[in-house]
Amino acid sequence: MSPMSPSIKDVAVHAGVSVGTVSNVLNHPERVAEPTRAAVQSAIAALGFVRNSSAAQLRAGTSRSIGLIVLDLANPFFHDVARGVEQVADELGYAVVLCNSDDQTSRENRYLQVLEEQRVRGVLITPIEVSSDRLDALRKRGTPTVLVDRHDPRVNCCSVAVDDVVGGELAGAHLVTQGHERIVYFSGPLGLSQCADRLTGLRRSVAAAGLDPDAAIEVVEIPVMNARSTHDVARARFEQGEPATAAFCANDLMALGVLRAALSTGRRVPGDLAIVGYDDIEFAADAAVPLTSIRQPTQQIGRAAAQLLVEECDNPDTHAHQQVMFKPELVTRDSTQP
Amino acid sequence: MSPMSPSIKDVAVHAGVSVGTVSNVLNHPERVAEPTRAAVQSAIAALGFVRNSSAAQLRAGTSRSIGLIVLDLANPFFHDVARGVEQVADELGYAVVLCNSDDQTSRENRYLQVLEEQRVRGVLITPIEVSSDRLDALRKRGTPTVLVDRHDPRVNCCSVAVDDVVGGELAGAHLVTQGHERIVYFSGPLGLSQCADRLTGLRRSVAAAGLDPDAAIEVVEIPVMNARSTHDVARARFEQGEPATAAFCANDLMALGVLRAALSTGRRVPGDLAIVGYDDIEFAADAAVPLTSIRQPTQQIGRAAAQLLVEECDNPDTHAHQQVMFKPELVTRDSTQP
DNA sequence: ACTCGTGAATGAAACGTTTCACGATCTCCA
DNA sequence: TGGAGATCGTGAAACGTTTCATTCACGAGT
Repeated sequence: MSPMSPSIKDVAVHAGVSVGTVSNVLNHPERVAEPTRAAVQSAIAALGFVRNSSAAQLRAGTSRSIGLIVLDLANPFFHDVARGVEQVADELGYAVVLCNSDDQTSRENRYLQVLEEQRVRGVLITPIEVSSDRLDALRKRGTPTVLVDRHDPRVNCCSVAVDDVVGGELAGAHLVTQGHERIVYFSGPLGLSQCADRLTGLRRSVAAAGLDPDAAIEVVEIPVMNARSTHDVARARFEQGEPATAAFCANDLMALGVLRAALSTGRRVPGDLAIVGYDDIEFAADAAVPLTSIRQPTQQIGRAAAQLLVEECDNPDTHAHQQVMFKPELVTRDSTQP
Repeated sequence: MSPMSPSIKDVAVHAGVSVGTVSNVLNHPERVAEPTRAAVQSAIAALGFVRNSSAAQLRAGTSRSIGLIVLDLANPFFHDVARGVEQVADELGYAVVLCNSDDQTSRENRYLQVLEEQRVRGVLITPIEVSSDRLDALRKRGTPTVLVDRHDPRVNCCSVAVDDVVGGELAGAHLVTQGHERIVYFSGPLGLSQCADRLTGLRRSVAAAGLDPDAAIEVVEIPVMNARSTHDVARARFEQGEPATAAFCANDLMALGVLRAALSTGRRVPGDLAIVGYDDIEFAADAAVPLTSIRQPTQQIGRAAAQLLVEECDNPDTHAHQQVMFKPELVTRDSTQP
């Protein structure tokens, strides 16, 4: 049924040349004379030859592909990051292997294993835990690694992130300015520096306004940062009566969950509850109440990360690790209109 | 810097066994005696050995991975399909290579090329054009192919889709029941059988209600099926004055675009314009006006497609192509409340 | 004591490329 | 006429596995 696909050798016989020549046509066309090249090309077409990349890579010893492991492809934020990565990789002649860890360590580990076995040149990752033995091991084996939307406290690799303290401050200052004195922060796991940093920023701006952060801010930690989980937690709170007049959410999916919970428990937004999200995904503008959000330069994060990685792959010796940090930006919409 | 990673041979030397034994430890542990196995394992750990999958695959001649090419990862619909595919592939021991063609033929072709070079066992694809030379060539070379969310009129491969005529009918019947007599259909390219079929269903239900489809339905064809393009087209129409009282959209992203355009030109939804979307993505329920939509069993589509593909991969000789067709379902929300 | 069987490990061949040192052939000019 | 370059092509080695026929060791059965 599937007749073993033709090899370079079959092409060589068919074209009446040696295998080396066929290989040259494939990889260094300028080294072979026009008529020969044409003969080989037509043999390739006639036989329907397709290069076996396993063999090529085995012999060459190195591939031109990089791995990208994101936390949650369902979140448009990561989708945009991936797009940025692909753009740059494309320009620089690298292929991207896209992996979705879905916030599960087992999946993350499996993908890391696969990428190592494939001998990718480097890995871009938004890891579940910043410092993992597996990542260290990977780096030790000489595979360049760049953290995406994360930061390594022990600066031993490149990273690209956004200043989350500033993000938290922007959100907090905005809410405080509107007179809110009780703010609930729907956070992801506080073990994530992102979530912790946003809280730091939030507290800072609250304090700057002369309020006591401990009294003004309540933190609700939600393990899975998606709409459904957040909706469920928020709804339970709202049914008991919510003391806060404003909610700050660690991402827009969570904000959508909070919004749905608020509306379905009869609250008006922003009248009864103002909401600020994070990421400014495309859907934020189309939500039931268009969401105020903290915008991150999403595609740029991906682009910068890919550039750093490729730089390190191409100059492993002279490379010095860098920590790129972008600034977030406040986008106001109805969900916080006074 | 990157010290050539250790091979199976290094492990063999370190453990004092032959390479064949190391390979057996890796692939058929039951064939090797306990003490030897332990020795090899510790050598592997000591050296940080990672199998080179290129070499393995080259020798073995076949991989256990399948390719999945989707049209638009930014659309949650495809994301859910991918999730279904991954679930099944996982269960059956296959790895999935996820590719996003982004509706560009050049990208689709590039990915097909890569997948062929990697000698994947099979390909799941939502192609840009159902009948393409490339796909035919792929199949001719013996690579099983399954169409996802598409249908092959010349039944020469498996496919999984949803009955789009019924979907169109559901939408049309719902709108007609509510008294609408002028419906604008924001369609994707009518070359897509999906878009054409939905129109067929829409016309059928309108006709069934005693109206003249040609008079009642206006078709607006939009080349790129996303929110932004649709918004722009819809807005231009609305600013001229929209004769229709109801809009049916070929997917929810488009519906969100129409919704935004309607609201921003001062229309009330559903008062001035009722809207029906398609796919029932998660965001549809959270939209400015929660969207009535046609739900498709998204994950199931992915699951079914993966099952068909694996079945064909495992039994290429006895396999008979199948066309699986699911039924869609109407979900009513505020955007069409009378 | 001899063979037989069994379980365990070996070692070489093969997979399809790329690479590279080496020929072969031609061109040009002293 | 001869030799130096160019220009093209060749063929074998090597990449790191898996596979499989073979060897080895050892105890059981006669």
